[in-house]
Amino acid sequence: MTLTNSLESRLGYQLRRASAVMMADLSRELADLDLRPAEVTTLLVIAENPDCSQTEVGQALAIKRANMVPIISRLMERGLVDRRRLDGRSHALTLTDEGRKMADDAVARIDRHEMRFTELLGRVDAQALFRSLPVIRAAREVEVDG
Amino acid sequence: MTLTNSLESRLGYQLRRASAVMMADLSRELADLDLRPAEVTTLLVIAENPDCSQTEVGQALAIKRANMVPIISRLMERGLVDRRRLDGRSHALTLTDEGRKMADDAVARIDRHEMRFTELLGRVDAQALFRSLPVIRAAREVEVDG
DNA sequence: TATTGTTATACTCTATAACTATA
DNA sequence: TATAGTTATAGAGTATAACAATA
Repeated sequence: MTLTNSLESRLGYQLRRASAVMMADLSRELADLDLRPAEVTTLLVIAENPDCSQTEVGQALAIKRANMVPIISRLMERGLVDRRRLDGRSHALTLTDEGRKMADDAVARIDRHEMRFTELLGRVDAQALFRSLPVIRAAREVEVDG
Repeated sequence: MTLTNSLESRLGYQLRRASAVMMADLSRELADLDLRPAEVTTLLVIAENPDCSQTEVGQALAIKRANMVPIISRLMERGLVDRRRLDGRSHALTLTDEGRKMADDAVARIDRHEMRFTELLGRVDAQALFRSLPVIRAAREVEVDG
Protein backbone atom coordinates (compact mmCIF):
# COMPACT_ATOMS: atom_id res chain seq x y z
CA MET A 1 0.00 0.00 0.00
CA THR A 2 1.58 3.19 -1.15
CA LEU A 3 -0.86 5.60 0.54
CA THR A 4 -1.40 6.39 4.21
CA ASN A 5 -4.91 6.04 5.58
CA SER A 6 -5.51 7.43 9.02
CA LEU A 7 -8.98 5.90 8.99
CA GLU A 8 -7.14 2.75 9.99
CA SER A 9 -7.11 4.13 13.52
CA ARG A 10 -10.91 4.49 13.55
CA LEU A 11 -13.05 1.89 15.22
CA GLY A 12 -15.96 2.31 12.82
CA TYR A 13 -13.70 1.89 9.81
CA GLN A 14 -11.99 -1.20 11.23
CA LEU A 15 -15.38 -2.70 12.02
CA ARG A 16 -16.64 -2.10 8.52
CA ARG A 17 -13.56 -3.56 6.85
CA ALA A 18 -13.49 -6.60 9.15
CA SER A 19 -17.19 -7.17 8.60
CA ALA A 20 -16.69 -6.96 4.83
CA VAL A 21 -13.97 -9.62 4.99
CA MET A 22 -16.18 -11.99 6.94
CA MET A 23 -19.17 -11.33 4.69
CA ALA A 24 -17.09 -12.08 1.60
CA ASP A 25 -15.86 -15.31 3.15
CA LEU A 26 -19.40 -16.30 4.08
CA SER A 27 -20.67 -15.54 0.60
CA ARG A 28 -18.02 -17.84 -0.84
CA GLU A 29 -18.99 -20.56 1.60
CA LEU A 30 -22.69 -20.24 0.72
CA ALA A 31 -22.25 -19.60 -3.00
CA ASP A 32 -23.49 -22.91 -4.36
CA LEU A 33 -26.62 -22.86 -2.20
CA ASP A 34 -27.85 -19.97 -4.33
CA LEU A 35 -29.05 -18.16 -1.22
CA ARG A 36 -28.22 -14.58 -0.35
CA PRO A 37 -27.00 -13.85 3.17
CA ALA A 38 -30.30 -12.17 4.05
CA GLU A 39 -32.18 -15.25 2.87
CA VAL A 40 -30.00 -17.61 4.87
CA THR A 41 -30.41 -15.64 8.09
CA THR A 42 -34.16 -15.53 7.53
CA LEU A 43 -34.20 -19.28 6.95
CA LEU A 44 -32.35 -19.90 10.21
CA VAL A 45 -34.59 -17.65 12.28
CA ILE A 46 -37.69 -19.39 10.94
CA ALA A 47 -36.02 -22.76 11.63
CA GLU A 48 -35.74 -22.02 15.32
CA ASN A 49 -39.04 -20.14 15.62
CA PRO A 50 -41.67 -22.16 13.81
CA ASP A 51 -44.96 -20.30 13.23
CA CYS A 52 -43.38 -16.88 13.59
CA SER A 53 -44.55 -13.98 11.43
CA GLN A 54 -42.38 -12.24 8.89
CA THR A 55 -42.56 -9.00 10.83
CA GLU A 56 -41.11 -10.83 13.83
CA VAL A 57 -38.29 -12.24 11.72
CA GLY A 58 -37.60 -8.73 10.53
CA GLN A 59 -37.43 -7.47 14.10
CA ALA A 60 -34.99 -10.20 15.08
CA LEU A 61 -32.75 -9.44 12.09
CA ALA A 62 -33.23 -5.65 11.87
CA ILE A 63 -34.81 -5.96 8.44
CA LYS A 64 -37.75 -3.70 7.72
CA ARG A 65 -41.18 -5.13 7.06
CA ALA A 66 -41.15 -3.91 3.47
CA ASN A 67 -37.81 -5.55 2.80
CA MET A 68 -38.91 -8.89 4.23
CA VAL A 69 -41.47 -9.29 1.44
CA PRO A 70 -39.15 -10.27 -1.42
CA ILE A 71 -37.04 -12.43 0.93
CA ILE A 72 -40.00 -14.52 2.09
CA SER A 73 -41.38 -14.54 -1.41
CA ARG A 74 -38.21 -16.05 -2.84
CA LEU A 75 -37.86 -18.60 -0.03
CA MET A 76 -41.43 -19.76 -0.70
CA GLU A 77 -40.87 -19.91 -4.47
CA ARG A 78 -37.87 -22.13 -3.84
CA GLY A 79 -39.98 -24.43 -1.70
CA LEU A 80 -37.95 -23.80 1.46
CA VAL A 81 -40.62 -21.97 3.47
CA ASP A 82 -44.34 -22.51 3.90
CA ARG A 83 -46.87 -20.20 5.46
CA ARG A 84 -50.46 -20.48 6.54
CA ARG A 85 -52.86 -17.68 7.36
CA LEU A 86 -53.31 -17.04 11.05
CA ASP A 87 -55.88 -14.27 11.23
CA GLY A 88 -56.32 -12.81 7.81
CA ARG A 89 -53.56 -10.32 8.18
CA SER A 90 -50.68 -12.36 9.59
CA HIS A 91 -49.08 -15.63 8.56
CA ALA A 92 -47.31 -18.42 10.44
CA LEU A 93 -44.01 -19.29 8.79
CA THR A 94 -42.45 -22.76 8.86
CA LEU A 95 -39.73 -24.58 6.97
CA THR A 96 -40.54 -27.30 4.49
CA ASP A 97 -38.58 -30.57 4.66
CA GLU A 98 -36.34 -29.18 1.97
CA GLY A 99 -36.01 -25.96 3.92
CA ARG A 100 -34.86 -27.89 6.97
CA LYS A 101 -32.25 -29.72 4.92
CA MET A 102 -31.07 -26.43 3.47
CA ALA A 103 -30.94 -24.85 6.95
CA ASP A 104 -28.86 -27.75 8.27
CA ASP A 105 -26.48 -27.44 5.35
CA ALA A 106 -26.22 -23.68 5.85
CA VAL A 107 -25.47 -24.08 9.55
CA ALA A 108 -22.67 -26.55 8.78
CA ARG A 109 -21.17 -24.09 6.33
CA ILE A 110 -21.48 -21.20 8.77
CA ASP A 111 -19.79 -23.36 11.40
CA ARG A 112 -16.81 -23.90 9.11
CA HIS A 113 -16.73 -20.23 8.16
CA GLU A 114 -16.85 -19.06 11.78
CA MET A 115 -14.24 -21.60 12.82
CA ARG A 116 -11.73 -20.20 10.36
CA PHE A 117 -11.91 -16.83 12.08
CA THR A 118 -12.28 -17.81 15.72
CA GLU A 119 -9.27 -20.12 15.39
CA LEU A 120 -7.32 -17.27 13.89
CA LEU A 121 -8.25 -15.00 16.77
CA GLY A 122 -7.85 -17.46 19.60
CA ARG A 123 -10.33 -17.98 22.40
CA VAL A 124 -9.42 -14.90 24.41
CA ASP A 125 -9.74 -12.42 21.57
CA ALA A 126 -12.88 -14.08 20.23
CA GLN A 127 -14.51 -13.82 23.63
CA ALA A 128 -13.43 -10.21 23.93
CA LEU A 129 -15.25 -9.51 20.66
CA PHE A 130 -18.39 -11.26 21.89
CA ARG A 131 -18.30 -9.00 24.91
CA SER A 132 -17.55 -5.74 23.08
CA LEU A 133 -19.67 -5.95 19.93
CA PRO A 134 -23.00 -6.11 21.78
CA VAL A 135 -21.93 -3.00 23.71
CA ILE A 136 -21.56 -1.17 20.40
CA ARG A 137 -24.92 -2.44 19.21
CA ALA A 138 -26.59 -1.38 22.43
CA ALA A 139 -25.29 2.17 21.98
CA ARG A 140 -28.16 2.78 19.65
CA GLU A 141 -30.05 -0.35 18.90
CA VAL A 142 -31.32 -0.43 15.36
CA GLU A 143 -35.01 0.28 15.43
CA VAL A 144 -36.77 -1.60 12.69
CA ASP A 145 -39.79 0.22 11.26
CA GLY A 146 -41.25 2.40 13.89
CA MET B 1 -37.69 -9.51 21.19
CA THR B 2 -40.09 -12.39 21.05
CA LEU B 3 -37.98 -14.64 18.81
CA THR B 4 -34.74 -16.47 19.48
CA ASN B 5 -31.86 -15.86 17.08
CA SER B 6 -28.89 -18.15 17.42
CA LEU B 7 -27.01 -16.00 14.94
CA GLU B 8 -26.37 -13.80 17.97
CA SER B 9 -23.61 -16.25 18.88
CA ARG B 10 -21.90 -15.82 15.52
CA LEU B 11 -18.94 -13.52 15.17
CA GLY B 12 -19.75 -12.51 11.60
CA TYR B 13 -23.29 -11.60 12.53
CA GLN B 14 -22.23 -9.57 15.57
CA LEU B 15 -19.65 -7.74 13.48
CA ARG B 16 -22.21 -6.88 10.83
CA ARG B 17 -24.78 -5.61 13.32
CA ALA B 18 -22.22 -3.59 15.28
CA SER B 19 -20.85 -2.12 12.08
CA ALA B 20 -24.37 -1.16 10.98
CA VAL B 21 -24.95 0.67 14.27
CA MET B 22 -21.75 2.67 13.90
CA MET B 23 -22.44 3.41 10.23
CA ALA B 24 -25.91 4.70 11.09
CA ASP B 25 -24.46 6.91 13.82
CA LEU B 26 -21.80 8.24 11.45
CA SER B 27 -24.38 8.96 8.77
CA ARG B 28 -26.37 11.00 11.25
CA GLU B 29 -23.26 12.90 12.27
CA LEU B 30 -22.36 13.65 8.65
CA ALA B 31 -25.90 14.20 7.37
CA ASP B 32 -25.80 17.97 6.89
CA LEU B 33 -22.49 17.82 5.01
CA ASP B 34 -24.36 16.14 2.18
CA LEU B 35 -21.50 13.68 1.73
CA ARG B 36 -21.89 9.95 1.58
CA PRO B 37 -19.58 7.85 3.77
CA ALA B 38 -17.62 6.68 0.70
CA GLU B 39 -17.13 10.29 -0.37
CA VAL B 40 -15.92 11.35 3.07
CA THR B 41 -13.38 8.55 3.31
CA THR B 42 -12.14 9.39 -0.19
CA LEU B 43 -11.83 13.05 0.80
CA LEU B 44 -9.76 12.15 3.86
CA VAL B 45 -7.39 9.85 1.97
CA ILE B 46 -6.76 12.55 -0.64
CA ALA B 47 -6.21 15.07 2.19
CA GLU B 48 -3.32 13.10 3.60
CA ASN B 49 -1.94 11.94 0.25
CA PRO B 50 -1.87 14.94 -2.06
CA ASP B 51 -1.24 14.10 -5.72
CA CYS B 52 -2.38 10.52 -5.36
CA SER B 53 -4.30 8.80 -8.15
CA GLN B 54 -7.86 7.60 -7.84
CA THR B 55 -6.77 4.01 -8.33
CA GLU B 56 -4.48 4.39 -5.33
CA VAL B 57 -7.31 5.82 -3.24
CA GLY B 58 -9.39 2.85 -4.25
CA GLN B 59 -6.66 0.46 -3.16
CA ALA B 60 -6.37 2.16 0.23
CA LEU B 61 -10.13 1.99 0.76
CA ALA B 62 -10.91 -1.31 -0.99
CA ILE B 63 -13.05 0.44 -3.57
CA LYS B 64 -12.78 -0.80 -7.13
CA ARG B 65 -11.45 1.44 -9.87
CA ALA B 66 -14.78 1.51 -11.65
CA ASN B 67 -16.59 2.55 -8.48
CA MET B 68 -14.17 5.37 -7.75
CA VAL B 69 -15.28 7.21 -10.88
CA PRO B 70 -18.63 8.57 -9.67
CA ILE B 71 -17.12 9.34 -6.23
CA ILE B 72 -14.30 11.49 -7.64
CA SER B 73 -16.70 12.95 -10.16
CA ARG B 74 -19.09 14.16 -7.47
CA LEU B 75 -16.29 15.50 -5.25
CA MET B 76 -15.00 17.55 -8.19
CA GLU B 77 -18.46 18.80 -9.13
CA ARG B 78 -18.83 20.01 -5.56
CA GLY B 79 -15.54 21.86 -5.79
CA LEU B 80 -13.88 19.83 -3.04
CA VAL B 81 -11.30 18.01 -5.17
CA ASP B 82 -9.11 19.13 -8.05
CA ARG B 83 -7.08 17.01 -10.39
CA ARG B 84 -4.42 17.65 -12.97
CA ARG B 85 -3.17 15.30 -15.64
CA LEU B 86 0.07 13.55 -14.81
CA ASP B 87 0.90 11.45 -17.83
CA GLY B 88 -2.15 11.35 -20.04
CA ARG B 89 -3.67 8.37 -18.34
CA SER B 90 -3.40 9.19 -14.65
CA HIS B 91 -4.34 12.23 -12.59
CA ALA B 92 -2.94 13.80 -9.45
CA LEU B 93 -5.71 14.47 -6.94
CA THR B 94 -5.64 17.31 -4.42
CA LEU B 95 -8.16 19.06 -2.19
CA THR B 96 -9.34 22.56 -2.94
CA ASP B 97 -9.44 25.10 -0.10
CA GLU B 98 -13.09 24.27 0.34
CA GLY B 99 -12.22 20.59 0.29
CA ARG B 100 -9.72 21.10 3.10
CA LYS B 101 -12.33 22.93 5.18
CA MET B 102 -14.80 20.14 4.53
CA ALA B 103 -12.21 17.51 5.46
CA ASP B 104 -11.43 19.32 8.73
CA ASP B 105 -15.12 19.51 9.55
CA ALA B 106 -15.59 15.84 8.71
CA VAL B 107 -12.67 14.82 10.93
CA ALA B 108 -14.13 16.76 13.86
CA ARG B 109 -17.44 15.01 13.38
CA ILE B 110 -15.80 11.61 13.09
CA ASP B 111 -13.88 12.37 16.30
CA ARG B 112 -17.14 13.01 18.15
CA HIS B 113 -18.73 9.93 16.63
CA GLU B 114 -15.80 7.69 17.54
CA MET B 115 -15.61 9.15 21.04
CA ARG B 116 -19.19 8.14 21.77
CA PHE B 117 -18.32 4.52 21.16
CA THR B 118 -14.81 4.31 22.58
CA GLU B 119 -16.04 5.91 25.81
CA LEU B 120 -18.83 3.39 25.97
CA LEU B 121 -16.37 0.54 25.53
CA GLY B 122 -13.62 1.76 27.78
CA ARG B 123 -9.94 1.85 26.90
CA VAL B 124 -9.27 -1.85 27.46
CA ASP B 125 -12.09 -3.13 25.25
CA ALA B 126 -11.43 -0.52 22.58
CA GLN B 127 -7.78 -1.54 22.40
CA ALA B 128 -8.78 -5.19 22.25
CA LEU B 129 -10.88 -4.36 19.19
CA PHE B 130 -8.01 -2.52 17.55
CA ARG B 131 -5.92 -5.62 18.05
CA SER B 132 -8.51 -8.17 16.90
CA LEU B 133 -10.18 -6.50 13.93
CA PRO B 134 -7.01 -6.28 11.83
CA VAL B 135 -6.49 -10.00 12.47
CA ILE B 136 -9.88 -10.67 10.90
CA ARG B 137 -9.07 -8.42 7.96
CA ALA B 138 -5.75 -10.13 7.41
CA ALA B 139 -7.48 -13.51 7.19
CA ARG B 140 -8.26 -12.74 3.61
CA GLU B 141 -7.40 -9.21 2.70
CA VAL B 142 -9.85 -7.70 0.26
CA GLU B 143 -8.25 -7.64 -3.14
CA VAL B 144 -9.40 -4.62 -5.08
CA ASP B 145 -9.61 -5.17 -8.83
CA GLY B 146 -7.09 -7.71 -9.99
C1' DT C 1 1.19 -5.96 -22.84
C1' DA C 2 -0.15 -3.78 -18.66
C1' DT C 3 -2.25 0.24 -16.57
C1' DT C 4 -5.62 4.37 -15.75
C1' DG C 5 -9.69 5.91 -16.22
C1' DT C 6 -14.14 5.18 -18.00
C1' DT C 7 -18.91 3.37 -19.38
C1' DA C 8 -22.60 0.43 -18.80
C1' DT C 9 -24.94 -2.65 -16.17
C1' DA C 10 -26.55 -5.66 -12.55
C1' DC C 11 -27.07 -7.15 -7.80
C1' DT C 12 -27.73 -6.75 -2.77
C1' DC C 13 -29.22 -4.40 1.01
C1' DT C 14 -31.55 -0.56 2.85
C1' DA C 15 -35.02 3.38 3.24
C1' DT C 16 -39.57 5.82 2.75
C1' DA C 17 -44.22 6.52 1.75
C1' DA C 18 -48.50 4.96 0.88
C1' DC C 19 -51.90 1.42 0.27
C1' DT C 20 -55.13 -2.95 1.72
C1' DA C 21 -57.33 -5.60 4.76
C1' DT C 22 -57.79 -6.74 8.75
C1' DA C 23 -58.04 -6.43 14.19
C1' DT D 1 -56.51 3.37 15.50
C1' DA D 2 -52.98 0.19 15.17
C1' DT D 3 -51.06 -3.85 12.84
C1' DA D 4 -49.39 -7.35 8.97
C1' DG D 5 -48.34 -7.54 4.70
C1' DT D 6 -47.67 -5.34 0.43
C1' DT D 7 -46.24 -2.20 -3.58
C1' DA D 8 -43.40 1.06 -5.65
C1' DT D 9 -39.41 3.50 -5.68
C1' DA D 10 -35.03 5.44 -4.50
C1' DG D 11 -30.46 5.34 -2.61
C1' DA D 12 -25.88 3.40 -1.47
C1' DG D 13 -22.37 0.18 -2.09
C1' DT D 14 -20.42 -3.38 -4.72
C1' DA D 15 -19.42 -6.49 -8.88
C1' DT D 16 -18.16 -7.61 -13.79
C1' DA D 17 -16.96 -6.91 -18.46
C1' DA D 18 -15.36 -4.24 -21.88
C1' DC D 19 -13.32 -0.18 -24.03
C1' DA D 20 -9.95 3.91 -25.16
C1' DA D 21 -5.85 6.09 -24.44
C1' DT D 22 -1.47 5.66 -22.85
C1' DA D 23 2.82 3.69 -21.01
